[in-house]
Amino acid sequence: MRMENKKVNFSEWYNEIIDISGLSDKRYPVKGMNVWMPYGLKAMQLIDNLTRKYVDSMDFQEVSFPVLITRGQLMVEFEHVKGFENELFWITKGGSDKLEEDMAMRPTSEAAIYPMFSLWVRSHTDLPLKVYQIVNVYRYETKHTRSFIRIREIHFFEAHTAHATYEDAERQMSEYLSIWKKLTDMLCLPYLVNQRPDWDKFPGAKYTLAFDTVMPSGRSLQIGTIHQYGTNFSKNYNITYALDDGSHEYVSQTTFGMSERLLAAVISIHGDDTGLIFPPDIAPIQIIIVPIPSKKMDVASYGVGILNKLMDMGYRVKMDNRDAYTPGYKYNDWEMRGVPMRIEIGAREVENSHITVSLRSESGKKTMKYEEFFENLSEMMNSIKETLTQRAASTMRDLTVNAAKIDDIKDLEKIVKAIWCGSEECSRKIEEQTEMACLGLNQESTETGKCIVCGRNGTTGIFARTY
RNA sequence: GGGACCGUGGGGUAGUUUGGUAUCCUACCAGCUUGGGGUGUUGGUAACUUGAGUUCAAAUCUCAACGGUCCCA
Repeated sequence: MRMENKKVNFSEWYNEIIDISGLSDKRYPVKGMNVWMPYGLKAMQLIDNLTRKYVDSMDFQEVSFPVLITRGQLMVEFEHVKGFENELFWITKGGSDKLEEDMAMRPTSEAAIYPMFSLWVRSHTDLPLKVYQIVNVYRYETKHTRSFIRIREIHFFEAHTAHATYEDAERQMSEYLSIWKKLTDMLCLPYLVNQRPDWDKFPGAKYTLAFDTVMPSGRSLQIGTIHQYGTNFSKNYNITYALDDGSHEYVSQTTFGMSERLLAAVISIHGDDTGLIFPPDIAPIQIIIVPIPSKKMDVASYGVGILNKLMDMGYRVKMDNRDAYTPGYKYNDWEMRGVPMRIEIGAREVENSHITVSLRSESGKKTMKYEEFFENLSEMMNSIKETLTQRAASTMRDLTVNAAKIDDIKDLEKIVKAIWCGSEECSRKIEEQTEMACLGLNQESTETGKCIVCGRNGTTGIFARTY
């Protein structure tokens, strides 16, 4: 099969690779609701499991809340409701009877979780309360949907915390940053941390930090967000704890959200003209063994020996025994599906106790002794990770420019760093003239200077066309 | 929020202008063959998005719905 060129036509490449590699089937007849195919679901679950591992180690507990939210529950926090009112799916009937109170499919779970938080939190000993869930949320998107990027049924990770003090909630924000770093290290993804401008923060939040990455098209993709709520929600949902003197204090709250956009970023950023490239830690199949049939040697049992040994070591490994395909076809097939390591074994390997290895992250193959392969295995896996991380970082650098004036960035398909005073007025001017959106103030730069629009003092703002 | 284009076997397509017979590639199934970078061969299965309208007759013309793709705010 022929791949579309990734750099020349990213959109077509993206649609095609998701289809032919068997990640997701978008032919399901509801707009924006796609079928997770086994290979794609496995990759997503591996990402979820990494997430679970990291949040569990920080004393989070997994919960699962109902999908429906009553109108009453939802209407409690004004800003929050307003932010989502145009993208809610409503349940209005049970059987043929109209419901007494309409119920919404959760677009996110604040309104589901916080009435329960209000019951659960009694005293400071209940705090901090740290829970998360990995569930589907629903948003009635009217714009054009895109696999894993803009969909109506979202595979969502959401963490929710409640703290006795604002300072403790701020410490939670730092903890999120360290969890985020661990996770993206595994996915080999580069990102920027940007504080969203006030007019674009999460509805109801005090402030929002977003993790933005860059797609090959030069457009940015938000792949995670953490929010400081302060007491905005606890005041409305009445989440309080008792002090020594019998009075009550509102809790401070935070959240952390991610979705299958992480998978979208992995697909897009690491993939090449041959197909997908999965980082080893989330590859549904980490090692594929391709036997080359021989009449002289017993290739099969040599292969099974290697297969079993690798499985015992804990690798996700598979031997491709499909009879109808030639080895050459299989090489191309598994490369397209992004398997990070391939082993070829034929008569030559069996005869000399060799193994021929090829890494998806680089071209060519190497033949080595059986023992040598197992000695070097984990190092080779690490080198794949290393290569992907460096390549992705370098691509992001290429797709980022520093701009000194607006004229420099018109019609540019890149992420723009520019000194910005922080005002909505100036960001509007940039947005109008460049078709870019303001992603906010970059948290990693310390540079200061004069705003490229008005000349007042400013710091580094990020602007980009977004997905 | 506004606009454009598209919908034919599982995937990609020809046919639509000028209404009447649905083309090819790929995939799939059953053989045989082959096997160190997308084997060859024989046979087979399989399609006009849905609804309404015009007509003797609709994949083709009209309208709507649903779905997809792109562009602009």
